[in-house]
Amino acid sequence: MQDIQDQGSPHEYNPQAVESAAQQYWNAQRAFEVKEDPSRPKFYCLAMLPYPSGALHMGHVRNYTIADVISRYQRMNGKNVLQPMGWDAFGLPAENAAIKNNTAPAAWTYKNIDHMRTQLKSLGYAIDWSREFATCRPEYYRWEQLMFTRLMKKGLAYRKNAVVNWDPVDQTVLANEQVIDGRGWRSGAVVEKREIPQWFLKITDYAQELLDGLDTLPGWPDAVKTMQRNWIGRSEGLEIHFQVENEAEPLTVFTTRPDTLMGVTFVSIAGEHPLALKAAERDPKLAAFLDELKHGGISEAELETQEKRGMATGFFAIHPISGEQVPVWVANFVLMGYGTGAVMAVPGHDERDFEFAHKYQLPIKQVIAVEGADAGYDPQQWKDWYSDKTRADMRVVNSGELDGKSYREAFDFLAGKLEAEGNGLRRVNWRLRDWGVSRQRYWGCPIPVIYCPTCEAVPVPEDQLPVVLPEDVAFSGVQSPIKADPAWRKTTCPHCGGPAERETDTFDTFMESSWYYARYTSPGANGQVDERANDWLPVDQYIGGIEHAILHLLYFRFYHKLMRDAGLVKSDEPATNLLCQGMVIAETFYRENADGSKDWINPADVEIHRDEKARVTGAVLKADGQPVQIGGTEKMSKSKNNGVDPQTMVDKFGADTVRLFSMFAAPPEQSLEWSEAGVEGMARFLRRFWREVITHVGQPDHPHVDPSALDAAQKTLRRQVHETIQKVSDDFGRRHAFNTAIAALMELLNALNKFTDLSDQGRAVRHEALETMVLLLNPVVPHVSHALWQALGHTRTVVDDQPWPGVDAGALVRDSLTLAVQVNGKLRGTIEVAANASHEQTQALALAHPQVALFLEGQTVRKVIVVPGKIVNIVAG
RNA sequence: GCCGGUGUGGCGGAAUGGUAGACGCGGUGGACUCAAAAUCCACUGGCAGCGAUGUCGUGUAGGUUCGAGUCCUAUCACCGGUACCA
Repeated sequence: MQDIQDQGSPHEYNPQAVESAAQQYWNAQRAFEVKEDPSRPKFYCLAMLPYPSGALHMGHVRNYTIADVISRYQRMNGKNVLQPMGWDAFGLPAENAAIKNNTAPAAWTYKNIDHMRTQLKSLGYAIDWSREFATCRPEYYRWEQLMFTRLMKKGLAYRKNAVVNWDPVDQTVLANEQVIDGRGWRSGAVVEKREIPQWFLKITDYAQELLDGLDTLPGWPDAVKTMQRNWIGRSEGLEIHFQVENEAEPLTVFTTRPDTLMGVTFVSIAGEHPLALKAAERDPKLAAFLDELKHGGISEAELETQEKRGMATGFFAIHPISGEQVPVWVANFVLMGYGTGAVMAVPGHDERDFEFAHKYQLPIKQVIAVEGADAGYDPQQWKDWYSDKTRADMRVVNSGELDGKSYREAFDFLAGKLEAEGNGLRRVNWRLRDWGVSRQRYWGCPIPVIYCPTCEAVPVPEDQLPVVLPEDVAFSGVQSPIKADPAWRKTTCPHCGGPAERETDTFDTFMESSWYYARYTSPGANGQVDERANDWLPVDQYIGGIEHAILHLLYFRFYHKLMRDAGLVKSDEPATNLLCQGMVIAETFYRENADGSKDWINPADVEIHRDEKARVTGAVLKADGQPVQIGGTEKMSKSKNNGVDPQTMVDKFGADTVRLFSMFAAPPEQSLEWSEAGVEGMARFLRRFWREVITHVGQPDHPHVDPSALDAAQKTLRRQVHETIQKVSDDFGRRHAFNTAIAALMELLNALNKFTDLSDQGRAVRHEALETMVLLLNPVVPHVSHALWQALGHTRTVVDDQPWPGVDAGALVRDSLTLAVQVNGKLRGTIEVAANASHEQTQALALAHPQVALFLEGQTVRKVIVVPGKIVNIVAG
């Protein structure tokens, strides 16, 4: 026993020994440090950088394992692969942890990074660690400060008032996450909306390009592109001016459905609309109502689900066509930030307007109908007709000269008429709003602006950058240390030299994560990036959670275009392929206390009981043997105590087993349910594989495979080997269906296990099969492959230069095929046909099948459909 | 509310319009063992049948097709996002 152990190929698989040996070898070789190489195609594989929250969680393991499998696969296919890693180190959780633990956010963050780096390294990822950085370091953020000051000069960064959640008790701005049911999470006070000046980036200037660019990204999931399209929300419509009685200023609305203009029975405006404020001055009840609208948070989900409420302003708008007076109402569902903050209400055809009109007894008019239909008073029917404006038989009715027109005709007619009269304008409106980048927090990148009483907002001059955030601070959470520190705040105006103050807000952390991918390409560059960026960009494969489908991935695309327009990069889009992974979930368990609260119990501490049919009958706590309740399967979280610690799993089973399970248990885009029994299954597979190789290398030497000398069983096994190469290559390279690739490799091991042929050619075929398996498994379980490749007699290692195996087309040839035979679409049997059989021969064989003949008895065969290689369907009756 | 996604055995999942349930877990029976662990073998969607086999079956209700888990329409449930969580 001992002698074999010393050669590095023990009879039994020992993950700890195998993994530390492989990792030591890779480190010593600096195997994953890369540089630009014009002689080989590059492949930039990037997983979204982690937030250093404290410890690695399973979501990270999944994310980085997917990236590593793709990286190692591409590397074996001859690509020069860059796979970097860094830390998205600014953010709110560091502030919360600092308050709780009485530390500085910086110290907490750095400690977490050190811990998580060690954890990541134990998983054996093929990462170029020499490029690592943390975004909270001035060497990093100074470049985004520089970019921002240049954007200010270009007019792409500007300051305006915007609404935030204000906690009136804690006297602080709250993130949406910190508002629970309209109340501050700590104080419990009802949150208020408050306007403060903030910095914005003009992403709307790029709206059209961001929209059009989606069509140049075939490698992005359709779901993400659709969500981004809808988020950007381009709509063509008309701005229509309504004169207001006794007012000089007209009220302007934006509508995409001018064809329904004659159905307008009132106009709704936002509570912040100037006309609403003016009305409130003379109407205390309205003022009180507007005040009430200020309660609650600013999140769209909260605003859009609240009860529809409104109040008349006392103003009347004059309908631009009919000249009739329609009342102006304040409505809580109209957003000041979208369009003009005013909408024409058409309750006959719009769900929300209908609900509102019904509640406040405002008139409802039908102006859309389908030709030939007369619904009488049926708003439900009216709304259905309205919903599809391209419907061919839809016509405008009850609208004077618009009557009989289609949507398009009515739109063009009114646009022409209103434009001529000066009462309207064709306009493209965007749902997308400019990116607010100011945060009233300490732990972020300082916004490089100086406020001077005479020169106003001045960008910090380039030679004075970076504006460094002090890290060694006392942090109570009540006030930002940089706001509280007059010495930090006070400075002189770069223009006039007079006394001035620094901006104390910091950037949204999406700012750092919008360009980190570019910085990885240019370590040490004296600029945001250098010319190396164009050698590596765009990213060939980007991988991250679907929760980033809109915000991060849109800012990421936007920032790339900003860098392009600053001459820093040449491409239009930052990433050509995108893979969005699902969440990692786990079963939850709890015990209910007398007061109805729940104590959540970690799955690791629970034992499941089953009946003889394997159905779950209950669960008990291992410690006391007493029952616990089974909750749902949910995203791993601290609050439900259903998190499984990756480190514990790696220590217990080894990194390869954890990696293998993460890739096998579900396709990457779907949620993955953690199961320790499933992990044990993966360990079992690796042990069986290990034994199969070790047993084989104990056999005498074998000749080369001679395809012409193989018997039927040898041919069958060899065919399976090459079919597996084909499938795994496609699954890894194109489909990213890692789970089915692994299943195919398990099938191959099962076949190998049954293949007991010890003849010369038998051993030769087995050797080819085992070498193939080691290489095909390498991207997923690189440590095991590293060890077994050597065990199979190689002096060089897989990571050195070993290419991905190729398919021998000759090995794939089949003499005969199995076809399913259906009668009227129902399976009645299978037939074995020669691979070159004609339609007629196949049909004759199918009809001759006894079971098929039985079902055809007394019936006439009407049609026979033969799908070559697949199926025969006999239509009879 | 709005936008996007998902729904298949006891469980995770497979099936790229063509034999539903590959592969894995769990379970049942057996071998090995003093015993256990590990390992190996057989079986394992429901119902009927000794069996061959039949029949039902992919959230629900319809539709298209020779053929639908897959495409279409409607509907329900759950998940993600909703601009200050990252």
